[in-house]
Amino acid sequence: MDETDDTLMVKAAWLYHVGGLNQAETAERLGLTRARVNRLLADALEEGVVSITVDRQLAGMVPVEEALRRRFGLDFCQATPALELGGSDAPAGADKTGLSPAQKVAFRAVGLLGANHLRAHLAREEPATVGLGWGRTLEQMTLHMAGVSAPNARFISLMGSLTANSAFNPFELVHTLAKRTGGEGYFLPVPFIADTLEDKQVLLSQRQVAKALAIAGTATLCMISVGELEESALLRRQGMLSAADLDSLHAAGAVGDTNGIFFDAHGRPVEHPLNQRTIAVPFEVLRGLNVVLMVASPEKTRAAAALLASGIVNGLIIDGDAALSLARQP
Amino acid sequence: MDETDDTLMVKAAWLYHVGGLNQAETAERLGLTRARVNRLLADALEEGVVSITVDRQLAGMVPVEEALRRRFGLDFCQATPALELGGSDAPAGADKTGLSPAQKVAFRAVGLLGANHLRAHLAREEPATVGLGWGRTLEQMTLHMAGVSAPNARFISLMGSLTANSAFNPFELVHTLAKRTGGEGYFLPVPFIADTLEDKQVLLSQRQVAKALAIAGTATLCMISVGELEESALLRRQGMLSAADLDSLHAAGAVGDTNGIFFDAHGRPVEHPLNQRTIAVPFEVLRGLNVVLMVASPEKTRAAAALLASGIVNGLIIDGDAALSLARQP
DNA sequence: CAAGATGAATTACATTTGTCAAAGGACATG
DNA sequence: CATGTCCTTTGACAAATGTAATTCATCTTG
Repeated sequence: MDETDDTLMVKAAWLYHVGGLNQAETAERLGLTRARVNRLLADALEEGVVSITVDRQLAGMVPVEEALRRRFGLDFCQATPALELGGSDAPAGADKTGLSPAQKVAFRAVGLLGANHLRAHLAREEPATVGLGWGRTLEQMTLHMAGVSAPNARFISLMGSLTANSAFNPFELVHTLAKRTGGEGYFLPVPFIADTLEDKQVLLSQRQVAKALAIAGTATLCMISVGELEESALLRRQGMLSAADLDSLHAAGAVGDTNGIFFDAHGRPVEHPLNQRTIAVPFEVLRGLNVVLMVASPEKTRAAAALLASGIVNGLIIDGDAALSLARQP
Repeated sequence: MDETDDTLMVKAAWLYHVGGLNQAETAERLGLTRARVNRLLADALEEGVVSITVDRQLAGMVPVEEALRRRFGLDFCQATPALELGGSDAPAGADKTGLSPAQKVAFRAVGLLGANHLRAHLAREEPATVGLGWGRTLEQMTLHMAGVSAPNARFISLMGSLTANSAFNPFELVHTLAKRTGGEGYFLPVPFIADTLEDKQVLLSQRQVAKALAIAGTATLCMISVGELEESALLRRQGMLSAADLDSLHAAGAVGDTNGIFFDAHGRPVEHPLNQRTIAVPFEVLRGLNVVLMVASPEKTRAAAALLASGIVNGLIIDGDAALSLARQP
């Protein structure tokens, strides 16, 4: 029956999108209810049977992309179209997720480009092993990965787990991707920050953990994001960091984090107790891997610039406004 | 200003399709009227800035395509999803164009696949020289070629002109394609059927005609369609054939035509005065070229089968129902 | 066999979208 | 400077779409 369902979906999508019929006509043609056709069409879009592509070439971002690519020695740089919101007249209202409408669009857009990149990688590299960070950008990426089959792919978290069980924690992320693509998911079954250095040693010595870290070291692609280190940072919001932690990290020169590793303005991990207790794939390992950074909001420009300066990043997928802001920096 | 306009279009399309905003929100965000956004979005789709793709893999036509491909020794065969209309309950009403709604969809769908094929060819082959037949299917193809740039491509008609100046005559077709892609258009500036054999010789000896025919002989791709030989045939409707012509062609064993050349059930040109006076690139030349046949309606199964049997066709793009009907034939 | 659960059809409604006519500039042309 | 053309805005409306509530039929399960 799954076969029939898919076929029906394609037929409806075909009549509607290609044939130019409306939903009522499509329904009549297929002997279905209009409501059902409506649902079929929504599902078709959802599952990737129907896909909508916007030509990025015409968005005028190519020069900016090229500038960033050269400046940071990247293999590639993709920017979403800039919307030049000026920042003043845009509705700044933040809802319960703490995101303004503008930010929401940015997350979706960068997530989509990231998904396209990942999809292409999965198609090219067989079998692929993909290391993953965490965050809202990465989560958005998973939402656009429907309908992609990669049974031999392996997805592995590059860091330990958060306690808060939100939809974008490392566990959920890896799990979702594995499920959607039919691949295998691995994650580090340990907290993201150990309580003490001794605890960290114990946790790292676990067979499962060692195995996962070994796999992460062979990743054919790593997709990570970056966090800025402010009160509004997700880590702070999720309660992973206290206000005191934040202050002491600032004092140590930290400007941002990736995978829970805090780094300074030059992208070097800072000397700090938290950093030493963090359980994640270290920078030295990432440096040898194919790392793609996703940046979805202009607020993260400083942290992104710092991470890019570290030299561990090979590819950049970035929101258009953030790209402009980054390109304007000295 | 063209630059700005395109950019605006991309921004609107991006916010709407990727960002998930509705037209009102998009308009507000860009400081435009909703009506303008509506137009921008329509234009974006029209011009190919935004494109909608339906995954044909899931339509269940692969086995049929493969069967046809093998049977007729083709390089490739693409079928649109079959809609299995049974033929009874489908609204058979024909409007002023003489097309049922079902046929309209078929034309659009095959036109789209043809356009995709042509687009891919233009991108791959540089410079491309494309020979073209005529008809509603080919016309539909041109409608889907917006936003494709191929300044070095040459489009050439494989046959003389029809007198009736409809949108799908050879002249219009070549002209439209050349204009849309920025390429060059050539056509045979002579009637499609000469009045006498002597006239034909005179017409063929014209320098322009000889030049055009020479170019046609070097085509990197030919896209043609097929006509069945009935009262309802387009040639008959356009007044190019009289009822008497039709009868005598039938008597000579003709079952269909392509580019105005009438052929029998084995795809061999028939011995007939009309065939001798037709001005078109002959089968012997087509046989050496890369010929793709587009078939957009189940009514044309017999003629299509005959033409495919001739061996001059290398690739087939066909309506799903026609494909099924063709595959069922002995 | 009865009861519940599932999924689709039907209906109704709110929102979104497409389109048109009228009115208001901007701009080129005479 | 007047005039006409072209494009945009505005407001309004009709059509299409998304969605929820309800009913109905079918299938599962006890």
